[in-house]
Amino acid sequence: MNYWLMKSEPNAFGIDDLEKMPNQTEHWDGVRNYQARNMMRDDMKVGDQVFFYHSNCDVPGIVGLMEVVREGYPDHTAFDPQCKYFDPKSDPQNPRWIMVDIKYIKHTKRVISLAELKKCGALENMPLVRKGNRLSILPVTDQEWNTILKMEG
DNA sequence: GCCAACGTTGGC
DNA sequence: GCCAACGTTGGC
Repeated sequence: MNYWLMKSEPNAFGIDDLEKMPNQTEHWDGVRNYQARNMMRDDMKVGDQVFFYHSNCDVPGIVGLMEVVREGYPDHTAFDPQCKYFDPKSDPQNPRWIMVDIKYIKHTKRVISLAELKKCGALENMPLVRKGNRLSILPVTDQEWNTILKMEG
């Protein structure tokens, strides 16, 4: 089983929104970055565990746990001209963008803030804590996963 | 709101 | 294929 971290802006779609979805499940649409797409297409498997990370907000950090419940399939929002994620270059016969379905597991007991993650020596190799990182989906190692769960307290 | 870092685009 | 210009991300 693999571990991941996925970012979302709570203003747009936060963990509280995911919790309220039918079956507490939602498709993770709108990813328009090739590296992130490739991970969803090739590497994310049903049962993989995922940290939900709030970005671009008062206290950026990890706010909960989720799991992959459906593996990569075409992101239909790329075909809809009314949608802000519309991409005219994505051909329905040969979709350019991919999404997975994600299910809510729980909130962490508290927000594990980016500031705190940065202070943890065991996490210094995580791309997340590196300056300028913009990838919205990141692989997490077993050690990093366990370290972060321990930080939750 | 600022701005550094990064990815993408497109001219050549 | 290079690289400047541009747009976006996201912390602060």
